[in-house]
Amino acid sequence: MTQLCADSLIVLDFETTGLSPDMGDRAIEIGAVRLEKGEVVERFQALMNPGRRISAFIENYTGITNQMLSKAAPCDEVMDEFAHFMAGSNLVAHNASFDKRFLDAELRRISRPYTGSFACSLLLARRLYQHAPNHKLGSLISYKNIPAQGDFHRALFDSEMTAKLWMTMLDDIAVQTAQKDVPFTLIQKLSKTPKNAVNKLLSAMS
DNA sequence: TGCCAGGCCCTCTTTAGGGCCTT
Repeated sequence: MTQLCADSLIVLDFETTGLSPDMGDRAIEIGAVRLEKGEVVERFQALMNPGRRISAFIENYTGITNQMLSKAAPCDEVMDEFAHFMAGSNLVAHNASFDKRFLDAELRRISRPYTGSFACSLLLARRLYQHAPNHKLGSLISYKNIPAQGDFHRALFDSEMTAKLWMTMLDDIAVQTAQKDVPFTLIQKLSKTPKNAVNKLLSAMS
């Protein structure tokens, strides 16, 4: 098992043709940032051509058009490049189970395994911010008053916003536990802790 | 032709059902 490291990780986001790679859906854009000690030190963004037209719903939802994708490199080429970018890193995404399914599916197509572990900002936010109106990415950004200028539902912007939310949550945990550095193992444990036991766990850490 | 997801989590639960979140 890879040891998650709070000092360096990749925050990523996919835009896709739909919800399920098992039903034939493909990635159409990937955005990612590399975080080191709380700072974005590297970015990755690429459209990718899934080899077929996308629906009007996805065009409207993402702002990514069939014309844009017609000029993009094929998925295999982009994902090979991204595999190099993320090699050996641990990963964070908002609703990670969704992005993990697409990452697994796209990397499987090009026979590129990865070794990092996934963490989920949605699961953590549900525990830390139980009074938020909801736990959609955009709502949490507003709830925490995080500055945001750009287009949600584009991969790089969403990954940047997820990274800011992630660091905000780490700061909040650090304050509650009086720890300067929050171990990733604690974040994993928090993400699996029943909501009504979260405060007790944080108090025990302080 | 029409339909198709999946993991997490709560509750009117666990031999289940439904809402939330992602595109």
